[in-house]
Amino acid sequence: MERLTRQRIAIATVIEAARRPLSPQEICDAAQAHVAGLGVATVYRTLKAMIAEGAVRGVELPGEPPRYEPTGLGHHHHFRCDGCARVFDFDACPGGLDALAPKGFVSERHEFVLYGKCPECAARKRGVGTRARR
Amino acid sequence: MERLTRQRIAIATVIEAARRPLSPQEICDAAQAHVAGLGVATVYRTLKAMIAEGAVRGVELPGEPPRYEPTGLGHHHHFRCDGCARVFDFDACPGGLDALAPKGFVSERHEFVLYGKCPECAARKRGVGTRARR
DNA sequence: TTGCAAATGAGAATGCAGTATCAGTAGAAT
DNA sequence: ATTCTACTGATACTGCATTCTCATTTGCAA
Repeated sequence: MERLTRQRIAIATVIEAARRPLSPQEICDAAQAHVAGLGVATVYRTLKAMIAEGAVRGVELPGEPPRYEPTGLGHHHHFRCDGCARVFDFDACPGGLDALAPKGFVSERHEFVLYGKCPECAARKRGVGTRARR
Repeated sequence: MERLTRQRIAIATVIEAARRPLSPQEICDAAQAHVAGLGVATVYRTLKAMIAEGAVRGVELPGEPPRYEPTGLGHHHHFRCDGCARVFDFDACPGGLDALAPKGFVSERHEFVLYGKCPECAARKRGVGTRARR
């Protein structure tokens, strides 16, 4: 990342502005609003550089490719919406999780993911569609 | 799964006997002790059938392909060893995790994974992992 | 036994996320 | 403005986990 290009500004802006981890494809789509024609290869290249710099980190969820978010957000966990597949941050974390490891196991860190419906999808499920409930 | 073959018995036995979720490759390796030459294609085919029957379920961990374990083990979580990459079950689960979701979010389930060293690898300290992969 | 469809094993094929290639583009130092 | 060269976009390619193909084997019912 030696030169400051429109593409890199767009990508950094998108990641910073999102309040949630974004997939490379989400980043690409959003960045194209700033720079038309921006390609995925550039997104991957730039992500790699930003991770090496320590500005961005990958967020792995079970069964899907990584998403990316700015570093320095503090300890938090993620909520994945079953409706729209978007992932959101939340700060709550019950303490003492690492102490749950069985005897003999040494736990150093933990991942914790909630699954369900985000506010939008929770509302949409009830309000839209042909299945009027009675 | 209409016919009871040596291969299928071997695979079912291996999954049942393990106290932890196994990757398809681990299952294949272990089953070959029962039936020499058993191939991965058979493992995948049999897993698919066993999942359809409800006898086995997939366990997804962040950033890696699924492992498989018998159904009916009750609610539990997983510990992944950084040393040997094996995954173990443990029953402990702090209650109320789903209540940690931010306002407006509806949490229906959660995944929770501990990372660290299993007893063997903790004892081996800095030794190189000699265990089977995954 | 026999017969036959289900099951198997080996390897080719697929799907997909991510990476490399390369000719053309465009920062930025001069 | 010129020049150098890092950067870009399109696309081919890689690596992998998983699935398909097909000739052969094998449960198992008759």
